[in-house]
Amino acid sequence: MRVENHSRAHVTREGVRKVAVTLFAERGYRATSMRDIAEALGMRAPSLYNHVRSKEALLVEIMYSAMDRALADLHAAISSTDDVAEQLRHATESLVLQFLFYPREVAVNNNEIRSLNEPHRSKIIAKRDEYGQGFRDLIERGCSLGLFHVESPRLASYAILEMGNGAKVWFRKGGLYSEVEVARQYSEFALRIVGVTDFAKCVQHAPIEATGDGTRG
Amino acid sequence: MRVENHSRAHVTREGVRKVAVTLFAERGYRATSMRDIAEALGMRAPSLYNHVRSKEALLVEIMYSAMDRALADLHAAISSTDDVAEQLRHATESLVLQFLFYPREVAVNNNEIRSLNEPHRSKIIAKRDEYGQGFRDLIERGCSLGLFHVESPRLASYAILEMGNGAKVWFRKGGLYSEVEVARQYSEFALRIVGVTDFAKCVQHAPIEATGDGTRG
DNA sequence: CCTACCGATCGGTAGG
DNA sequence: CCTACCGATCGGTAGG
Repeated sequence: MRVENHSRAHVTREGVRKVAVTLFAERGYRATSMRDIAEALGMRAPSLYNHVRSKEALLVEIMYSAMDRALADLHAAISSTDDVAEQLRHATESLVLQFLFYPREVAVNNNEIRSLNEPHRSKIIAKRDEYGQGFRDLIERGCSLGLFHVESPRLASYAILEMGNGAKVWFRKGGLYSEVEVARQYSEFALRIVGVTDFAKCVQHAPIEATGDGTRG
Repeated sequence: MRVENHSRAHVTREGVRKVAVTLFAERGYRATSMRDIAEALGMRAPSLYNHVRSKEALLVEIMYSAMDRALADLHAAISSTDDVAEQLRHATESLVLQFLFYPREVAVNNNEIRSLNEPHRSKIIAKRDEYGQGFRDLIERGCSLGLFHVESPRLASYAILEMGNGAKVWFRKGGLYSEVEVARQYSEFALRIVGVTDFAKCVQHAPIEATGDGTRG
């Protein structure tokens, strides 16, 4: 990464973080040196320490803020309705949109937990577990209401959580589908995984074109 | 990682690779030094070079062999039947079992592609793309036969591919489900994602206990 | 299989 | 914001 246009006064704590998350995501935390970050900002490595305390502090800040945003968005999605199927739909859309709108932050959070030292490592893991538990609770409630049908809600929750990563790998800005459309399709997959299908379509069991929109709930 | 029992004569090329894949998976390639690998084998770093050419050669060997095994297993799974739904089921089981039986090899393949130099990097990416294309071809065929119902086969294939990673994150040896049982449940998820559902169950639309086995095809 | 050692690079500090 | 520099660690080699 190279930032072309920067005058010295414009380098801020947030600017350093932005460059850092990009390089951490592209090359990995260990493979990114403070000199790399400085170079991308057009300065020398020691100058970075006017903005950040340490390399690890940069990583910690990136991971906490991304995780807290994901959790807040998830809780907002679940609170938006009382229908458990709609809650799962909104939760999955929120999940996928984290991947699509903040791919670098999510990549760092997924790959660099092992680069953290305690106590941050445990705290980030706790937040990640809380995120997953939100999905598991939804699925268990849907099952107990007789609306969802899965053998193991826990297993289904992990399937849905990891499925979101596929969206990131696949997504290309300006491609066939927008972020919101991809999120919608993945939320349809999530509902299918827990056994919620379009009843009418299931009964008639008619072929539907792969390129059509007949799969929408 | 520490290997407790090793006499010098027992250290082989394969022994070095086995230790390396474990440490690469646990800590990452960059965070693992040749001294770490040597220590786990009870020797000094320079002695490793009697068994391997370089650190990167170790990584390359690990990634090629894991990728080739996954591809061979996938093709065997697809060749085992002519029914496209059964092909997808077997392919997904094969995918999940890679994660469950070779979690370290899969982790290294997923995380360390960026640690490779050319031309190996491009070759591994080509193999990974071939693997994904196998799933996409299956789904496209199922759709054109009117058996599968998805808006975008490509998007569905990525959802299924990434879903497999959830199995690895979740799976604990000796837990509630065996590897084969987890693979079976994930293959059921894959069929649901592409719109293949148990017709009778869908019609009656009856609640089914989450802990039951009513979701089996 | 070992010790001794190479040049390169790392995160970070001193001092201005 | 910079230059100069620190001790630590890296992959790998020499030589036995």
